[in-house]
Amino acid sequence: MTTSKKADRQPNSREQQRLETRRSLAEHAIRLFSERGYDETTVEEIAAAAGVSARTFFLHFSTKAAAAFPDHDARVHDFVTRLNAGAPHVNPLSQLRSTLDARLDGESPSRLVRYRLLAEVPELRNEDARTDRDYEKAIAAYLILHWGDTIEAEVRANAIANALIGVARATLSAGGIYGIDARAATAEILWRMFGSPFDDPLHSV
Amino acid sequence: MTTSKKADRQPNSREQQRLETRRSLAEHAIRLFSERGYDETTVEEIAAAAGVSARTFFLHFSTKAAAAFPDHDARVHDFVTRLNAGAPHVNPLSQLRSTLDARLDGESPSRLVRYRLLAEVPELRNEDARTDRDYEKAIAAYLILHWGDTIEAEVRANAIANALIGVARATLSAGGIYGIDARAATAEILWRMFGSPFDDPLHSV
DNA sequence: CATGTAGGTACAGTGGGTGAAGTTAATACC
DNA sequence: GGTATTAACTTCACCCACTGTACCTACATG
Repeated sequence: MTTSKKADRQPNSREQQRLETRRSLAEHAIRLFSERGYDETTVEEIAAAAGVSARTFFLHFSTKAAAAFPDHDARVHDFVTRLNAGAPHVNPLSQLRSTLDARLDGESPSRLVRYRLLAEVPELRNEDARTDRDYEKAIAAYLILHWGDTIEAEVRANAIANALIGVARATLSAGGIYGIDARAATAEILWRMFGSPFDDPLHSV
Repeated sequence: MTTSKKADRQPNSREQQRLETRRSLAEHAIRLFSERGYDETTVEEIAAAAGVSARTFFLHFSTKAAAAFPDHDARVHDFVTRLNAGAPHVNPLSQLRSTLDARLDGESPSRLVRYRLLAEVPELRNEDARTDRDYEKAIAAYLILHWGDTIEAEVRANAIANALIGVARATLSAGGIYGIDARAATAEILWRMFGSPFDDPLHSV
């Protein structure tokens, strides 16, 4: 077992080997979570399926739940990048809207399977609230950057960020369960909430 | 240690003794979390401080984090009761609004300390997303009850519930950190979002 | 080819959480 | 009042997520 997966000796760089191990761990983790349930799957089993030791699992993912979202960090980073790539003087909420729309448009069917898993396994939903909170922090930071770092702006930015992510989570989850178009549902619900009254939130109080 | 806290033999009913143990566990848990931090406090220490065994802790709270919110279940139940106590034909969103307003009005300063702890200890925030999800479920169920059990209503109800709780969480957390009036901030942000466009959400699409 | 180092392993430990069997004392019932 | 029941708690043994540490080994690179 120790050398089985290293037998396919290619001119792979070490980094590629590492990525392959990580990919394999995530793949088997998601498969096992789906097949037998989250609680019924141990990290030991995931690691064994991927042909590595249990300790190695935690060199790639900080928690058992994190293996279900292997590209989370990259996606958050990508989201932040797009958020800040807007034209300099565009309304921050408009920029936020178009970035979120683009993100929801790009959701592949294969990812919807992930959201279905998320919706159906409460352990995963509970344990990986961290996932959402990263987006909330990113959105709040973006808004504060544009609105100024006052207490009032901070409260408002956090409130909006939490509400946005809450709606997105609910509709993506529904997308996973019912196969409905998450983008359309989210867009409709979301932007009716965050319409005109919030275009200039700090001066219309 | 085994009989120390049973020495004060009163004509207490067993139930009162049980409640006293629970209260003591929660009190020491919150104190220890505040004093030395969440991760630096073990369940064993909490139990020892309350004069009971570690196993007993889990007869009262299902997780370590749950001890920080000892009255959570009662509060959710109370919330649901008030929600459904409205006049029969009142607009569900109006009822929701007044119930939430009342809840936020009733937040005592001592509870704000709790929210401060919540805001400052990410482990607690992450680990007890369950707290929020109970409210989300309650609100969504209430809206579905009034709107009908269609997929569309369900998606919409969940989205609104998540957004509401997101805003409430953000502002309560700000209330804990900055001591600002959570009710005022939440009310202002929240009800501008959920204003007129949502008064008749199922027929104005 | 020598050497540093990245990726992995083995091992031992901590701590949250559970199941099961036993103890004690309050209570219910006669 | 005496006996049976049972609720609250304890002890013990266990599982599993997660961590620290020391070690190994093969790739990389000068």
